[in-house]
Amino acid sequence: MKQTNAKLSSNGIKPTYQRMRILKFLHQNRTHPTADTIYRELLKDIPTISRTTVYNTLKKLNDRGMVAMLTITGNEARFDSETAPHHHFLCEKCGAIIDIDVRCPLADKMSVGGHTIKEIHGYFKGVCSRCVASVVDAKKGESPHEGENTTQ
Amino acid sequence: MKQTNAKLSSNGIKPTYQRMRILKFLHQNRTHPTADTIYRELLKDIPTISRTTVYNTLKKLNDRGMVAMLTITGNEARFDSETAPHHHFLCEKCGAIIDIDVRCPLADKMSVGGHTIKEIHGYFKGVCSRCVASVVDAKKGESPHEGENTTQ
DNA sequence: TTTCGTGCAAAGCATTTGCAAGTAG
DNA sequence: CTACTTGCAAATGCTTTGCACGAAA
Repeated sequence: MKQTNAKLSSNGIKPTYQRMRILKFLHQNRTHPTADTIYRELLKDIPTISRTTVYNTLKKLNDRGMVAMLTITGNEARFDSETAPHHHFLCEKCGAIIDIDVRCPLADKMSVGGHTIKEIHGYFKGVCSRCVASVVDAKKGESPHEGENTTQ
Repeated sequence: MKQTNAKLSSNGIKPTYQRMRILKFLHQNRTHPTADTIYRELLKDIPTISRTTVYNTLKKLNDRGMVAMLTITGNEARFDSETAPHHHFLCEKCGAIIDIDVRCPLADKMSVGGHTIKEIHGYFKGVCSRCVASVVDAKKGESPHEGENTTQ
């Protein structure tokens, strides 16, 4: 918990217990969880935590650039504590968001068409390797690679 | 209206008046409007049109691949009738979404990390040329390049 | 005391759904 | 007749806000 504490402090955020747990959860769960998933998971350990605190904290972390907010699914925000620039892969079958380490050459541009670039965002959409492998199972009416982490 | 009619028919969508007007609106307004913007604009001409019909139509057009749904702002879907692959630029000042014709070399990949790619999405975020030019005005407390089309 | 964080409840907003009435073939 | 479309109203789901209580400095 030391590292988490230090990260918060050095970014001007008072390291409360809830905040440390939220940031720690993101560091440990690289599945790009939603605010609600974080809330429900932490609720198991911290019975008094509220959605408000989770949303407040994520907003604050996002404002300081400590987490990225992904809006690629359209109906919910997903959070990513990896701050180094990278891209994502969204599986249209199971909903999983996977980090992709390929780097787009365009990412080095400072401007395009006269517009000043500050960030570049990109993601691929398709079928992840696990879903491709479980096509046979899926045809049997089973849910995609059950028991494994996906959208969570 | 002939072209719009034909486009709908050839995609297996019954060309009702509302649907033609919605698709036509998207062809004529390349500002990536929201569903609600489309609704409010068409309401001026078609006093009986409903949001439901706009949403239904956009969903149907999206299903057939006739329009793209952009979720880059996070709190609302924006629609684009340009079906050729291209990227976008989101201005963090005025909210405008601008088509970008640069093509990422990664767009040719069929797979990445074992995952099958079906679509590639990318956008730049920063300050558009008009907002950069109107920084002085903005400091005077004025809204970004007023009178021009932006988020609409 | 003053400021900040927490969490409950309510509100807000984009979108979806249920359903009754209308339209086309 | 039969299938599809429209649009109102209500519901849904994610997120934000108002507010009172509590903790920290």
